[in-house]
Amino acid sequence: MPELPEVEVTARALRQAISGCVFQGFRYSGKRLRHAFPRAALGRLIGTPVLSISRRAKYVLLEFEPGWIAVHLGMSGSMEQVRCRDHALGLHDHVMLEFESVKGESRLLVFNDPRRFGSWQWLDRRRAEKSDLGALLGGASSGLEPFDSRFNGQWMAESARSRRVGIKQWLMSGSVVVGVGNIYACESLFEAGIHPLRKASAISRARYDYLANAVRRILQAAIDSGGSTIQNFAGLDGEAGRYGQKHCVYGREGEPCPRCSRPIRRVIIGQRSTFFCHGCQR
DNA sequence: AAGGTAACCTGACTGC
DNA sequence: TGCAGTCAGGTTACCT
Repeated sequence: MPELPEVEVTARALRQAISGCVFQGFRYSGKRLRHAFPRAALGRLIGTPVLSISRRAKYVLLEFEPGWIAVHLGMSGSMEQVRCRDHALGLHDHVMLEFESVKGESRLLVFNDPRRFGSWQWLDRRRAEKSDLGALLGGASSGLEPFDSRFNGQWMAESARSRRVGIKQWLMSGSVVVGVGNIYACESLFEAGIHPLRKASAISRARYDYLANAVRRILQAAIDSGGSTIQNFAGLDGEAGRYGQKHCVYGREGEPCPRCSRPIRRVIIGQRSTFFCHGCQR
């Protein structure tokens, strides 16, 4: 479910819900997520306020004085706000956080993740500020944020020198731009008219200008409509995203290309389904 | 160093 | 009805 737009939508909703609230405690299902759950670090945060909520790549960062909780939604994670403190944790509910607002109201968040590819990590401020915050997030470090003004055709063209890998895999690798997953890689390449298997180094500066803009435009449109809704993405309020209706190629194998009407093809690239138009994308 | 592959998990869906 | 097979938004350890 979650690519950058879904993570951004989640971060904004969390900002609405718990900005300035004081952390009161948590419950954890005990089931293994991608990384060991940082119980001890969260325990030390009880009684302290959330300073900010932000997003870096596909991580939501909850900032406290001693550092950040970095939440990754993986393939199937989502956050939901619930009303009742005694809310029974469902089969795939793994974390519940409790906050208190300035007015003394209780705010409860539940992290649900059936496939458990998601993760909760603790980033200590002292260690994080020595290096780059991004470096602690592993692969999310080297690429630029898509809405960073430095992310443009020039950056892409320069980074692509001597890259023999296909453009789609390169886009998704996080080494040039972060947050572009399978759906938005397919959609951006369709928009830019570039074949997903074209070598990154064999794309002109002019086409990279176009691609960088396409990536930004598509991600922004998805954020504006509340996130993609591939199977079950929902905001904190359970409201489903609507972007799925606008996919031009993703999930549309055999359907006519919206531009030239030739059937959309599906191939596997790097173990991921890739949708494209053989007529429009070169 | 770059590039490819398998692995981590569960649920939904398809076809026999 | 049931069971096997396939596929799904992401990352990362480990090969070559």
